[in-house]
Amino acid sequence: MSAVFDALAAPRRRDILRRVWDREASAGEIHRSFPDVSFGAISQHLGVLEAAGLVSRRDVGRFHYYTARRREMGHLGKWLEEMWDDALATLKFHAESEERASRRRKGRKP
Amino acid sequence: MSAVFDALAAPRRRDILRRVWDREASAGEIHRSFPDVSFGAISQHLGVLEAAGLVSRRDVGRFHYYTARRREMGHLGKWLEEMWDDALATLKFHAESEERASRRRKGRKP
DNA sequence: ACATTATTTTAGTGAGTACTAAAATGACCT
DNA sequence: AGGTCATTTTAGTACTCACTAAAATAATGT
Repeated sequence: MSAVFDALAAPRRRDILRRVWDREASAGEIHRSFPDVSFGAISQHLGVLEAAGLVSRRDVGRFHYYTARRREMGHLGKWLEEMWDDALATLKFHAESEERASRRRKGRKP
Repeated sequence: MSAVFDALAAPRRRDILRRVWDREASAGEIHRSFPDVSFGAISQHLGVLEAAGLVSRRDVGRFHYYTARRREMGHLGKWLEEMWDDALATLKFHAESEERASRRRKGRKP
């Protein structure tokens, strides 16, 4: 019940959840997306996410493919998407205003 | 940004948030709802919730009234309500089935 | 059977945090 | 000013948990 909150509490797990949001990926592929953390840690995080019901697993041979269970998340999923979109928009805004500032710097007369 | 997740990570803070979900309450009143925890802890939790933007504060004299900022929570608010309703439904179900079991126990012949 | 690849599990460590008790702040009253 | 009431803040402690490194499990290939 509160396993979902616990699962979402760790930033790294939210990053992983986002990584498998619209395409499934094997544990190894996911690990390659986070080169700064060990494979073991990724596997543990995936276990927590799965136990919380936030991702599902599909085994093919020795590969374990994970994907977000968006359907069953309902409002939670919407909220996460909202946050991620907002974060992107914020980044975009900062990048653009930085670009504008850069153009101003280049364009000014000395 | 992830302050919201951090705030929601602690079960006690979720309980407090729920306590001020549809009626505001002073820090003292809230504390009285959780007799097993110190006043200081409650105050700290309220600070975290407020910093995360999940509750707002209205000061009247020496009283600080807190209330959930449901409007600005959007999907997050919906999800929380969903969870709480589900939890209630589950409790209700268990209570009822326990009552049924109790009736069965009373009704059986020895 | 053995080696290789993909993943999980275990044991141990360091950092973050929920908590308590006590001190500090702030508002009201006489 | 001094005194109480409501709340916040501080200092210290115990516990949880994200992480690493290494060992264990599992599936495939030779």
